[in-house]
Amino acid sequence: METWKKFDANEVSHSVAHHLMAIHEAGREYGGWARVTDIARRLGITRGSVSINLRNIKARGLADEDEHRQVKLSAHGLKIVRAILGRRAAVKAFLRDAIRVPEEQAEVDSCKVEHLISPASAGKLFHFVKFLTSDDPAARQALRRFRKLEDKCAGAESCPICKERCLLQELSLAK
Amino acid sequence: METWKKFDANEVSHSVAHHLMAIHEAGREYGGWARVTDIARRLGITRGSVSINLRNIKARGLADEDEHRQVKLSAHGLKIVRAILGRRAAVKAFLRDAIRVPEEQAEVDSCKVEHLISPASAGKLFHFVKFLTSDDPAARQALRRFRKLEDKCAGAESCPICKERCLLQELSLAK
DNA sequence: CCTTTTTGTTTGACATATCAAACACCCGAC
DNA sequence: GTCGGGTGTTTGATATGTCAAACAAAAAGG
Repeated sequence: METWKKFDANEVSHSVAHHLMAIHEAGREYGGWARVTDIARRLGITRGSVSINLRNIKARGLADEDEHRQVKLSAHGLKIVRAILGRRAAVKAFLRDAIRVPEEQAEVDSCKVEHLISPASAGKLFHFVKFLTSDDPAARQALRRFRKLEDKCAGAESCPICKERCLLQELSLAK
Repeated sequence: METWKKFDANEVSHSVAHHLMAIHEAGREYGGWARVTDIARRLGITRGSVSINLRNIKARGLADEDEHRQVKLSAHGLKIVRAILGRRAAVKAFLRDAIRVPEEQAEVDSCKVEHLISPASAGKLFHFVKFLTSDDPAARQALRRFRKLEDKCAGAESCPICKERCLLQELSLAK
């Protein structure tokens, strides 16, 4: 009933998550310190926006600033970034390597979802992908079989997975 | 580089999506028509918020209103709702039935993600879950094996899936 | 019919996140 | 030194989505 409200109940918003990741990336190139300009350039937004957002981020203890206006992730901020990167990798690997969603789409989808999925789901997914793409005979066999069956699905007419009518197209808006 | 900005580039926002679904649900009980109060009650927000949001939703042609202030989904609105419900079902089924994420968590996660994942990913996922939970011998075998291996994972010490050190805990913030 | 309750809208406020543009500051070139 | 460009902040605007509270209108009850 109120499940839908949890959409915004995350430790960080999408925007904040990417600010943190931009600081992390910029920092790797410049000895752990990033400037407002670096973050803005990486995110493709204005310096003004970054300036305002950093106020919030610093106030929440996710990043610190030294006397020369250089920004650095706090321990907590770094932990968040690592968790998000891990979740994104798990989702992307599943989409791309297990169920063969095109690379580009896997990139976009995993980016949308990375900060939203729970550690529980991400963890299970992580293990599952690792297993499915390993050299375990059962995994290889199942994956091979899935690909073969899916290749045979010719839309609504006949689909060996859906048995009779394939309901796949209802998931899109393509009419 | 600008992938992260696509987070908001969806046909409908999370809020709008759930307004449409609330209209859909309320409508099923009252002959296809919903009132502001019904929607507000279902979403757990005030009538005022719903009133404002409906202005936007009606202007975008996702719902219509008759002379008695009764609200109904447009054909387009209904199509969006069906697509989202389908995607949610696919994600939830995968989380719950394939990789055994606890029911409640699967519910929350699928709700967060339902309007964000692409039709491409949802479609692949749909087929994959259907295959994996079918009575196909290869699928059953793989799933059984995965569960067995995962049961043996005792955290960081020894994990038959990760081979040496299990990196699973990095996905959480639990530390 | 008149009163009371329910219903829908409006208003003013807040929070997040973005922009453009104006400003202030610092640093380096000359 | 001083002047110009790069840098960071601030301001005013927009957009979405939420609230409480005041208000108006319609429905229900008597």
